Amino acid sequence: MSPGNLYRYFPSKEALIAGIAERDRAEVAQQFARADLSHGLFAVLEGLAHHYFAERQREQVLLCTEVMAEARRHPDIARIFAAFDADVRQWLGDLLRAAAERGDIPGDIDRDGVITMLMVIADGVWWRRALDPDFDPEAVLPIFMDITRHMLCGRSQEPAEKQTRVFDIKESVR
Amino acid sequence: MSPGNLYRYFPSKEALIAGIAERDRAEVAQQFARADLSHGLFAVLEGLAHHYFAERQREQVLLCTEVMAEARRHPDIARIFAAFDADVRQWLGDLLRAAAERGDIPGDIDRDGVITMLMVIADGVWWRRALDPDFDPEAVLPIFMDITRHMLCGRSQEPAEKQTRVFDIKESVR
DNA sequence: ATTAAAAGAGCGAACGTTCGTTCTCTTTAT
DNA sequence: ATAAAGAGAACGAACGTTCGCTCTTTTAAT
Repeated sequence: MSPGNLYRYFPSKEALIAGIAERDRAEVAQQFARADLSHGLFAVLEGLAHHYFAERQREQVLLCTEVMAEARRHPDIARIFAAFDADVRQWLGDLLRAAAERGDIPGDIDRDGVITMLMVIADGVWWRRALDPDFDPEAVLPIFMDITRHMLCGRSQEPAEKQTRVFDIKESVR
Repeated sequence: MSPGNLYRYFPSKEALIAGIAERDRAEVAQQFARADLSHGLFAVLEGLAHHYFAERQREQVLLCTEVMAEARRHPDIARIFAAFDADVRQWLGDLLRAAAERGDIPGDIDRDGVITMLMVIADGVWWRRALDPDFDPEAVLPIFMDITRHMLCGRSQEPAEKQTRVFDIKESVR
């Protein structure tokens, strides 16, 4: 497809990117909608992680990073991105709530915090895939799942904040 | 400083970016060199995390993402970035090895895996800071430290890979 | 100490290239 | 034969880069 010919389908580059984002959003939405908790929350999370870390083609990852980079410059694209983000956050929230009802995870965890961290890790993996062709996403998957399990039902959740802060942070590095 | 005037100091935009990367690398190198393990590994890690997640100005984060985005296009810049990355990996490796000798963490953990995950998370946090002005890096710090502690001396390291893979991954999502 | 000359630093206009976009012409399918 | 789809040349804006000018600071000479 020649660059010029794209404009038969999209009025502008921005609209094209919006289209890509919209298509991706629909796909992700479907994937969340299809999520089947009958094998447990972690089966679902592992499936999602495997899909986005490993199955997605590098080409798609590059495309996504392109969009992210573009979002830095054009507020309109940033808005699309933010909306996508909010949706994923919502869907993850629903998923965790459903899993809590099933008893897969405790109901009193810091859901927002965990979701933020999951999304941070997802972003990080995508950028690493984009920048380092040798990066092996499969290799981090076990660690990712271990971390996820720990965040969601490990028992060292609450003490984390009060732990070993007996010194000034600056002290140890600066 | 006018755009044109920059060329009195750098022969090209690429060289300018290389300069920024080099300056940053030197700074990070110093910070690792200054690391004082006498308060324990986690004090050092928390200090580093706090510095890069929260103290660094947003402007710097934007600059860095700019470089990352540029690296996607120009192989020369990508090389600089990769070298930087390899250095950080090296320094983190040294740090963890030293900490293991002190007995802060076990010596038999998957150091490379943990380091990769730490860097993935750092990337993710930076991108989130860049794209979402409302993102609060301080909020994820406790979770980050909890995860880090878990990865480095939590005892659920090895079973992670063999755990609950009693079904086909696809099954639960597709 | 005062002034003249020189060097350095900064700005903004000008140039060439790249990139987003349009337009025209060709190809393909029905 | 007609209409949809694609390629690629052509235009304009934006960006990387260069250049000339001004202003400040330093150096040298009287």
